[in-house]
Amino acid sequence: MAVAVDVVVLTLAPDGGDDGVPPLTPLVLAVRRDRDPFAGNWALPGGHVGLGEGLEAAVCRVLGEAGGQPAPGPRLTAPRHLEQLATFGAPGRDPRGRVVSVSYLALLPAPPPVAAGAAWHPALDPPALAFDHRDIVAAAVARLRSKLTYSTVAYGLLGEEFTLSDLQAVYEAVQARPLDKRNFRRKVLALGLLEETGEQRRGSHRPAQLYRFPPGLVVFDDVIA
Amino acid sequence: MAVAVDVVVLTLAPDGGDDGVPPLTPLVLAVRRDRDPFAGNWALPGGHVGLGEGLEAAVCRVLGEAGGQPAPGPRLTAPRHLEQLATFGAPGRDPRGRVVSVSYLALLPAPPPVAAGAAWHPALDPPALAFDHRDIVAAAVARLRSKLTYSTVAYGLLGEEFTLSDLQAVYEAVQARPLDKRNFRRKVLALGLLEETGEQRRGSHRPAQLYRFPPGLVVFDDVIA
DNA sequence: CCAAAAGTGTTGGGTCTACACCCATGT
DNA sequence: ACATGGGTGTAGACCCAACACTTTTGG
Repeated sequence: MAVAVDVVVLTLAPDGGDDGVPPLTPLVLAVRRDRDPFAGNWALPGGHVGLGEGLEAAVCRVLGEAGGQPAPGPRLTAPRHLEQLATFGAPGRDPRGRVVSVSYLALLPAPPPVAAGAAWHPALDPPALAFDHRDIVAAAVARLRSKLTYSTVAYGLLGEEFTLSDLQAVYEAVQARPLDKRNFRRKVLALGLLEETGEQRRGSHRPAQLYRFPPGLVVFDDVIA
Repeated sequence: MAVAVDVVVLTLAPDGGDDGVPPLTPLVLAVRRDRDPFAGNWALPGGHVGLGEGLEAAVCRVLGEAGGQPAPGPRLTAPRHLEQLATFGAPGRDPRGRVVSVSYLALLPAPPPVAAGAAWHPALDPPALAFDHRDIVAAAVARLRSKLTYSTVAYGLLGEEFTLSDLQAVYEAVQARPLDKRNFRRKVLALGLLEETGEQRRGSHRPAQLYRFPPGLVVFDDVIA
């Protein structure tokens, strides 16, 4: 029986959106299948797990295969957050034979370049996907949404340093609803999880205080093994 | 590569505790291993998944193997709640070779009789368990605790009909802390998820109104497939 | 009449939401 | 000067925790 991993890589469209998508749209990475079944269709990056290979090691390998030319910015192979989602193992989910797929959620602060045949798609309204991958994406988005409210996963969608407006934008993008600025700030600062860097970000407006999650801060993780 | 399922079956010790454990202690089912590795040790009920067998089907089969003589009351093979927990797949977690194990949480309203070699143990302070099964039990208890607060999983630990005191006792047992009766009642009734049966339970005290979860009510389920 | 569990309200403190204006900078 | 995003306080509604006594039944 084959064991595979499938990875839902989520990120947010950058401000300087060269693509057709508006800034801060949640994006999911998909690769074009070059083999049957579903040849020509989009699918989540994934692959079989090697005999001596750990599940997360397989995820990293798969991410490496989907990555593009090295570039400044976030690397696909080093997601800022990685967690196990669920395992899909219905007989018949892969027409070739029995494959049990362990799915993972990976978060990046911005979409890095990807390999030929891979592309970013709107995660909330993805194109048709092979196998049961549409369900897996839906599970990933649901998980991200719910974890935003009780954990620090947002960390995975931000760079090391960020302004409170950046953080709020992440929440608004994932939850797809506007939030009140004053209430948002009061609440997140009251949690006491953020640390001022002392630096400011400047632009053609009043400078903004930069914050970071203190080093060593761990997202509430479900069990991964 | 082998795929297995391991099941954390949780229930609560009955009032007429013939065992040494106090009533309403959370219990977990374990079976004694008769083969190496870990021969003689306690382990979670589990087993390999057949080639054409669905994951949940494998869980049911495993539960059947751990069940005892048919008796009135809950049947191990028909848990009131079943959900996927997480997948444990570190190379080396089974000394015999690579086994990826999909773990499940099953809930029962009371401990049914179990097969020879199987027994109920305190779930919050379990005995030594084979493989990484102690971690799996810990994950199950954590999941149950957190889901109690935002879902109707408690359903899985109750019979069809129950009093508000029964329900409160389940919460107190799982969370291991006392709750205020008036606040508890107000809150659960305000949710509007309970339905009066119209019947009452009688004892040597004032009769208590019986409630049920309306048929068709579904626990908020994570993805299972 | 006694024991046992069922049932029932109020109050104070904290938390959430809704809401509008001034500030610091770059151009 | 003006445009842009950064930053700030308050008032009402709501929610939560703490708290003790009366009721109904069986024995």
